[in-house]
Amino acid sequence: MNDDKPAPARPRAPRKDTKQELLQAAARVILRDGVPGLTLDAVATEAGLSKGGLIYHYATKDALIGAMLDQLVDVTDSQVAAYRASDDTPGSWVRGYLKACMLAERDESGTQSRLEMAILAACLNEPALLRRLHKHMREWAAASANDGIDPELAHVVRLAADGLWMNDVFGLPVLEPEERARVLRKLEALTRLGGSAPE
Amino acid sequence: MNDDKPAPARPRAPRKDTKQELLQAAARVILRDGVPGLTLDAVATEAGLSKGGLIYHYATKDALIGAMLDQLVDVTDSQVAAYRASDDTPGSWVRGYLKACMLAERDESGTQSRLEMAILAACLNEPALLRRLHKHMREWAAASANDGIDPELAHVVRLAADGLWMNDVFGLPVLEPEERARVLRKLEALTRLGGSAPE
DNA sequence: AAAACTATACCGGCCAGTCGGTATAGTCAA
DNA sequence: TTGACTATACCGACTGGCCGGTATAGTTTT
Repeated sequence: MNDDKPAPARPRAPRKDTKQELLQAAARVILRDGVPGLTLDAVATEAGLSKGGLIYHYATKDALIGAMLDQLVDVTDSQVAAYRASDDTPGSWVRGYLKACMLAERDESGTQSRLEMAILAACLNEPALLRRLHKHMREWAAASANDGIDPELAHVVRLAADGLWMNDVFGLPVLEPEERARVLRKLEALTRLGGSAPE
Repeated sequence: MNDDKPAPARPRAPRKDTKQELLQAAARVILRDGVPGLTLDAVATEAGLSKGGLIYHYATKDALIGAMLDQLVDVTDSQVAAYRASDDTPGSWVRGYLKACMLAERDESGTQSRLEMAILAACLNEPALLRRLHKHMREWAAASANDGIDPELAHVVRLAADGLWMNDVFGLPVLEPEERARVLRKLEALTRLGGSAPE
C-alpha cells in the first residue's frame, strides 16, 4: 500500500547513521537517569531500537562508553583547535580549553558539562577506559604547560576549569551564575597575566 | 597449634568499634576494586565478618556510603579548622582547604585522594546522597568566598584544588611530583596575593 | 535469660550479553 | 525477470550471574 520501495524513509529500513544516533541516545539517557541508569535496554529504547540492534553496532557496553569517550575527547580537542585559529598569543591553549569546558553555558542548563562528567564517571568503572582517559589528560596537561605562559599558572587555570566543570555536574550549580561568570573572567585574565611576563 | 579455627579466627573480644572498622574496610575495597566492586559481600569479607554482620551495623548500602561521606566531610572540615587555628590571616580557609585536599601526599601513593573521589563517585548513584554532598560543596564555596581575599581568586584556588585532587584519582598521576609541588606552591601564593589587596 | 552480635541460606530483581530468527537490499547467473 | 544466495540491519525471548536485602538460626557476653 504505502510502500514505495526505493523511497528512503520507511519504518523498517537501515538507518543512515545509527551509531551516531546511539551515541546521542546514550547521552540523553545518562543525563536523564544518571550513570547507573545507563543500561543497554535504556539506550536501545531511547534510540528506538531493540537491544539486539544496539549490540549489533556496539558489541559490548564498554565499547559504547568508549565511543562516547572518544567523541568527547575529539570534540574538546577540535574546539580548542578552533579557538586557537583566532588566537595564537601565549595562553591560547588554556583559553581554548577554558572555552571548550564551558561550552555548557551555550546548551540549555549545562547539559554538556554534565554529560562530560557523566561519561567520566562511567569510565571510572573500567580500568581499560580509565587508562585511555588518563592518557588524554596527560596530553592536556602537557599542552597547558607548553602554552607560552607560566606553566604553573597554566596548570592552575586548567585545573580550576576541571574543578568548575566537575562542580557543575553535581546536579544543581554550586556557584551562582554571576559569580561563576566572574570566576571565568578571572581565569581568563590569569592566562594573560604571565603571558608576556618578564624574563 | 594454638588456635586452629578453620572458620573466621576472629577475635572473640567484643568489637567495640565495628562500625569504624567497616568504614575502613569499605574504603579499602573501593580503592582496590573500584566503585562497582563495592558490594556488601566484599566489604563484609574485607572487614572479617559476614554480610549479616555488616547489615546489622549498616542497614542498607546507602547507609554505609552515607557514613563514608559524612566521615569524609568531617575530616576535611576538621583539618581546615585545625589549620586555621595557626593561621587567621586572610585566605586561611582556602589554604586550609588546600592542605586538607592534598593530605593525600602524606599517605602512601595518594590513597586518600583516590578514596575521596571514589566516595563521590559512589554518591553519584543515589540522588539523596548527591544532595547531601551538594550541600557541603555549597558550604565550602561560601566559605572560600568569605575568606577575606578576592572572592573570585579564592574560588579559583579552591576549584583548582578540586581539579588537582580529581586528577589524582584517575589512577596514575597526571602531573609529575615536582610539577605538582610547584603548582601547589603557586596556589598557596595566590591566596596571599589578593589578601591585603587594596579596596 | 536476654541482648548483642554474627553466620548461612535464600529470594527476587536487574542487567549484560547470547542466539535464533526476520526483513530488506544487493549481486549474479540462467 | 526471476530465483538463489549473501550481507546488512535489526528483533526480542532467554539465560546466567550478580547483588541488595531478608529470614533465621546460632554464639557470645552481661
